[in-house]
Amino acid sequence: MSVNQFSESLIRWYELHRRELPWRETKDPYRIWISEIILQQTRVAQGYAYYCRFIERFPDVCSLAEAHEDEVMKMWQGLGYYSRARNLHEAARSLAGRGRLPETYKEVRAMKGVGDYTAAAICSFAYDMPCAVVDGNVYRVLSRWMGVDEPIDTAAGKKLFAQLADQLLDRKHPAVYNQAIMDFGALQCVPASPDCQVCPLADSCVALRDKRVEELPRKSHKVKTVNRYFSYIYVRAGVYTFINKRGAGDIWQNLYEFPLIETPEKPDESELFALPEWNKLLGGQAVKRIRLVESGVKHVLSHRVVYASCYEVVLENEDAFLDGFQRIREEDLHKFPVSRLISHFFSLLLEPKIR
DNA sequence: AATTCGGGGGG
DNA sequence: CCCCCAGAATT
Repeated sequence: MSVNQFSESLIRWYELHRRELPWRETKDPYRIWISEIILQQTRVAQGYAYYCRFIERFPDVCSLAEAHEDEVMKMWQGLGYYSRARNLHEAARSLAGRGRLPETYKEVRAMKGVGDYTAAAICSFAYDMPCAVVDGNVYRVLSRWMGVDEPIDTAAGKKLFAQLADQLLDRKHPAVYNQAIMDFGALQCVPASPDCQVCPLADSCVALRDKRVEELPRKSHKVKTVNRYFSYIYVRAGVYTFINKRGAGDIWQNLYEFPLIETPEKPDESELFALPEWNKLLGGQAVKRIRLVESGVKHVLSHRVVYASCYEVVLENEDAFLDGFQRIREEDLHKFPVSRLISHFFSLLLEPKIR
């Protein structure tokens, strides 16, 4: 099968099976940029509502640039990979003078948070430039159709697949071709048990011929996870509670959380209350009562498993402050961007009262 | 070149 | 339980 036939088959398939998605109804580079950042390592079904809310609140570069970072993070809450939101905001601020996205590949690629994939997506979708996208779908489609054994997660593999993708790109219809190969990967050439009986490329697919569809694409690394043990302390003083913004160099950067004691192993209650961190946190203040909210919550991230507990501690002094923490009204907690884990504790602590 | 960044969905 | 998803930045 020729390069031309490959593209024609994909585009014909795409015309029949394509998904109608809001970011496909526009050539606005800003909207395409936002959609591509949201969709990094994220399924369409998961990102769809976030995209709609984000565009409604931040319809252009300037509205995003003018926003406070906390609000941008709040819009991203629950979506994960929060550096995407921070980088998006930083890039918008760097573009604010111009008020719109750059129009050359080099400048688009230089935007914070925009790598090879996203630059190719923006430039092909918004500007019809002949840039081939290489995402997880493309790796899968090309490795199978061509029977490529090279692992996709090495420097050599990435270079090879970038070359193959570039050779196969339909230079007359780069935008439609790129959409087509990605939708084809997402809907037809799926990771597990694809229905090759109905595949338009079945006759020319090397992996299908060699019965190696399930083996491809190949990867070389395996990820190992590390356990962490978090004990969150929901401290209440009258109508107030206390939170902190997480810093750089760890998970959940710039998201907020309750006072946290992290231990190398899972602590039981008596061990936790005997820790010097416990006394340091409460600063020796009189405690009216302590209640276990929940323990043993397992929260899985890409390289960590967090085992978390949450305690409610009510102080005698209703005007107390806690050293190193922001004191806020409990009713304002929902305004701060937080991880899913903290959001889960919110639902246990706050909803019965608010409603 | 290897690690680290979330969270959800499907087999 | 496993793997994967419209990847990028950092070390």
